[in-house]
Amino acid sequence: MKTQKSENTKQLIIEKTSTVFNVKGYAGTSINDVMSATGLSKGCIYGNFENKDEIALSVFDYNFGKVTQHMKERILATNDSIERLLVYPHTYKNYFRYPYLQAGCPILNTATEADDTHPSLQKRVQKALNFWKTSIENQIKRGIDRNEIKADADPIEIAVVMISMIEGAFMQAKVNNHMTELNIAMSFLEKMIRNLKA
Amino acid sequence: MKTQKSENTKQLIIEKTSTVFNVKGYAGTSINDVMSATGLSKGCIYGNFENKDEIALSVFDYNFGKVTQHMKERILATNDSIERLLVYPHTYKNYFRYPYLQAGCPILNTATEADDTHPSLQKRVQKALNFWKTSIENQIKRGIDRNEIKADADPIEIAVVMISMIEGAFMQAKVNNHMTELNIAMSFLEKMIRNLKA
DNA sequence: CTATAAATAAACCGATCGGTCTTTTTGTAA
DNA sequence: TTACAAAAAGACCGATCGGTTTATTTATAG
Repeated sequence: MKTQKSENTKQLIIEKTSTVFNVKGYAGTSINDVMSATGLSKGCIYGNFENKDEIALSVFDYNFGKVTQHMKERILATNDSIERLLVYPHTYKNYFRYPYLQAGCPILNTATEADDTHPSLQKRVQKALNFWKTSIENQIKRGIDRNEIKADADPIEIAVVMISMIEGAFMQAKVNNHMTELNIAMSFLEKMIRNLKA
Repeated sequence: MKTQKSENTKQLIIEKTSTVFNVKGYAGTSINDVMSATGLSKGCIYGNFENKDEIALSVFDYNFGKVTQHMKERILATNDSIERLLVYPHTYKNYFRYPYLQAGCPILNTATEADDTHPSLQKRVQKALNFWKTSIENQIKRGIDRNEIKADADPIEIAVVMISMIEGAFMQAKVNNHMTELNIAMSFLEKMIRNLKA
């Protein structure tokens, strides 16, 4: 007679530890950290998750989902393709407003830690990155079809450049504890995007 | 009667562990890892370094120094300002050729790990990043003075965009284990740089 | 209210963590 | 060759690691 309680607890563990994992990283977050973040005992945590890996994986999905959801909402609120693309620099320019971005971009944080050491986490990041890239590409293709974006725009190139600029600039913002470089890079990206107008 | 031997050992520890720290990260590298990478005993390691922190700091300096030295050599081998700027995308396009970049860019790797958890390491990364940014700015200013670069080029903006693109694209290359995105981003950067020509 | 199983708590485990201390080896000046 | 100090080795330390096991609490079906 499985109750719903376990599922609630699982979700609580994910939500309460989502920040910790993003701040301390996978290797840097201990089960003790999970215990104190949730207020739960070790027995309870291992009753709801197989091991630390499973928590980390779930937390990554949760953090990435939060960002994705936010972008989706903002993008759907606009109609013009150029405006849609501008959602990305706008959001990252104000990243400190969004709690799930304050500790850093989950993709960037997880990518640099997992790339050589944690295969399952690495696969998640690959998928997330690919999802992001594809959705930018599709937005550009859609813009071309609707004659809102120049026909000769290269969707793949633009997607790659956007993601690179965002992640690279975000890294600088985090490590310097100021927004100067992020703002410069995002303003540049905005100019670039506006230049795509048909 | 302090001999030179200790200084040699210190250097040996730094060199032999430089890759390990870059791959596993600061938190992920243990003293045991240092022991097996060097073949030295724990007593020897702690005889040459105060603690793990001091090793990590030295290793970061070493890794960053390697990259800097490489860039310096390449840059001095060219004369035209545009060619000088192109050294960066050229190098990162072929990063797999350089052992000290194979495990990832030391700045990127260290930045994402240290930003919230390791203040002394964070300061090193800040300094390194600032050094890099300033030297790009200076190259651009020099190019403007020599009429090789458009007078209206914005040194700060270009430096920030270059660094962002490189680091963001590098992250993707590492996590995907392929060069596709890095090549696209670096080709775009090359176009951008050539566009600066006076 | 009672029986039962799920959910949580907490004691416990071996392994490993960073770091210290003592012993042994090595290099060198006299 | 001897004396001595520097360097390296390795046993050892308490704390913490991820994870298991057992005991207790809680919720629910009958």
